[in-house]
Parts: sequence; C-alpha cells; structure tokens
Amino acid sequence: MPKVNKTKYALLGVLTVMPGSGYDIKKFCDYSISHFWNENYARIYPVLKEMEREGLVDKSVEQNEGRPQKNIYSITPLGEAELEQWLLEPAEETPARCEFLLKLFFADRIPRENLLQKIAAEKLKNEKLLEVYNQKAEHLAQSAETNSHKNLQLWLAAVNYGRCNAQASIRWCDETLESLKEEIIL
Amino acid sequence: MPKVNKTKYALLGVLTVMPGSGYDIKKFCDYSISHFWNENYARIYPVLKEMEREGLVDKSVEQNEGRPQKNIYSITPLGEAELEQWLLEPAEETPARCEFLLKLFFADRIPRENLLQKIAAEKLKNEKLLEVYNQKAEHLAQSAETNSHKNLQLWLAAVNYGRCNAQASIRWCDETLESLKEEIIL
DNA sequence: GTATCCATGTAACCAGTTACATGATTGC
DNA sequence: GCAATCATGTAACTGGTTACATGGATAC
Repeated sequence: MPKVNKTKYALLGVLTVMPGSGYDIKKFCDYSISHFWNENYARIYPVLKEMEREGLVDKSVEQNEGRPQKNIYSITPLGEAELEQWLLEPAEETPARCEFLLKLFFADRIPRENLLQKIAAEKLKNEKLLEVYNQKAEHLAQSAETNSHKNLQLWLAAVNYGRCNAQASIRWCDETLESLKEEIIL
Repeated sequence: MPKVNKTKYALLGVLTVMPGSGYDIKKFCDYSISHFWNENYARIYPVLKEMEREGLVDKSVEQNEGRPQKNIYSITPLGEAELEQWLLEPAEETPARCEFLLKLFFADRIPRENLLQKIAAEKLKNEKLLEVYNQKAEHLAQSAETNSHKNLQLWLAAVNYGRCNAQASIRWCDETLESLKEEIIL
C-alpha cells in the first residue's frame, strides 16, 4: 500500500468549505477539526504549491493596503474529483502510539504516587476536553438557527465522537484510580 | 521542546519485562501492546544498536544449531535509570490525526449510503477489538493464578482502557447511524 | 513599548514506512 | 512442494516538526 499524502486531502476538504489562504486554512484546522486532525504551516504552504502545480487548486493574489498580501486558494473541479474519490475509500488505520498507555504499562518502575498523579491529570485533561466539545456542540447548534450550513449534522457527529471518548476516558480514570488505591490499602 | 526518540523508551520498557532479540521484542509488541503502541523492524534494529553504543543495553550472541544466531539484548542499570526518568515525566500528546473522522467531516461530498457503510464498518471493527480485549483480560487474569507477574494490575488497566474506548465507539456508531437514518426519512 | 495577529515561506532534521536482501527450518 | 516462522539487517523515501527569517498593523 503506497503511502498517500493525507495533508493534501485535508487541505482540499477545508477548501470545499471556504476558499482561503494557507493562514486561513490553518485557523480553520485549529478551530474546527483540531481534536481529530492537525496541520502546520510547514506542511500547508508547500502542499498548496504542489497542488497548484497539479491543477487541484487555483491561486489568486489578494492585495491589501496595510496588510501583507494574501494568496487565496480555491479548489478546482479536478481537486473536487480527487477529494471525492479519496472520501469514498475506507479510512486507513494509522498504527496506534499512545504515550500515556505506554507509561502506564511500565509504571511498576515508578512510585505509585506518580502514576496516580498521571491518571488524575489525564482525567482533568478529558474533563476540559469535554467542556470544549460541549461548547462546540452548542455553537454548532446555534449556527443552525442563523446560517444553517449543510454540514451541521456531520460536524455534530464528529464532535459527539470526541464527547463519547472523553466521557469513556473519564470513567476509565475513575475506575482505575479506585482499583489502584485499593491495592495500596491491601 | 526537543523531539525525543520514543522508540528507545518502548524498547527499554520491553527489555525490563524480558531480555531478548529484536525479533522477540517485535513479537512482544505485536502481542501485548499493539493496541496502543507499535514498532517495526526497521526502527528496532538500528535503535538497539544505538542504545548498545550508549551503554543502555548489553548484547550477547546466542548460537543455535540449525537456526539463525540471535542477538540477545538486556537492559543495563544505565538503561533502567534512563527509562525511569522518562516514565516519571508527564506523557506528551501527539497531535491527533484520525482519518475516519476527517472523512466523516467532509462526507457531504459523498453518497450518504457510503458514509453509513463506513460507520457500520467502524462499529464492526470496534466490536472485534472489544472481543480481543476481553480475551486478553481473561488471559491476563488466568496468568495471575499460575505465574502471577507483578504487572498484572497495570496491564489489566491498559486493556480496560481499550475496552472503555471500544465500547464508547460502538455506542457512538449506533447513535450516529440512528441520527443519520432519521435525516434520510425527513 | 510590548505582545499578538496577520501573512508567507525555507532549511535542517528526525521519525517512520516500504521494499529489498538472505537463508535455513518446520509444519502442512 | 509451499507457506510460514525464525532472524537480522540496509537503502530509499516520505512525512512531519522545529527553528529561523521577515515585517507591518493593531490592541493593551
């Protein structure tokens, strides 16, 4: 299986939502999809250039007085076709690498207290995440009343995925903290 | 923040459980920690060599008639110290990249039927995973009766993490399938 | 005056994957 | 006879991160 450039499809996807600059795309990623997808400038700019060469996106330059000039990219029909073809294929799994669980697995090498702290931190992290997801869901629901974009249902589903997993993680933290504390008493 | 070589710590960790060859380590990874950590030969062999140079592991060569010779690595006190120091630090988050959710997010570009199939596949995948976790938990519990290794509690916790998340994913799939089907009816 | 935002990019580096190379043994 | 397992490694490549470079505008 050839390694494919996922960044390309992520950028094409964002450009279907709105044409924009590399900077705009980065903002969109950080705000809207960062809980399941991340991109950084050092990938965005070269990949945009490459896609322009391939005819997947068009570039137009926006001159602004006072501000730096902006390269506005928009997706071409060829780009749309390529994106859609990729969307149809089943999602590939990337090999899991969760550092938290790796440390848990070997934690008999460190004081139990340190492990408990780690789990407590993990719980807190997920509680904050859950809060963020709830706000996002609310925000999406509100946007439905005003400009109602067609993606609402799908975007809510993506947020709910985060919610479900955060809730599950919190529950796991509670259970695990309990079971590890019991062990200390014994 | 300097990028640190996580593979190094994973290998050191495995070597605290049992000394062994690169091949053995790979087997251990695939069997015991693959649901949250993965390594491949092309990283394992060079990193073992490098760690030998650094004095973190010792190598001894095992001659076997009929079979290829084996390089048996074991962790040194220096290696243990380095591992433990790393274990004490908080786990770093790697930027999320979940292709499944990315495709969901942009799925208004593809037929709804294709999306439903993807979610159904995701559900099936998690059901199978859950089955694997349950078997692993049982296997761990049984090993406690016989040779009772000290890591039992932690290893069970790691398996339970997988269980919790798989259950959460299955629930999300059910809910999402429901809500997407309702939309079709409307 | 200081920090943040807007805006685009490059260079160097490291991590990780795929494919290739080799070859004996064991199980079906 | 064929596939899988045991066993170790290298080369080439791609992906992704960090750090660097630049510089005006706006907000506090």
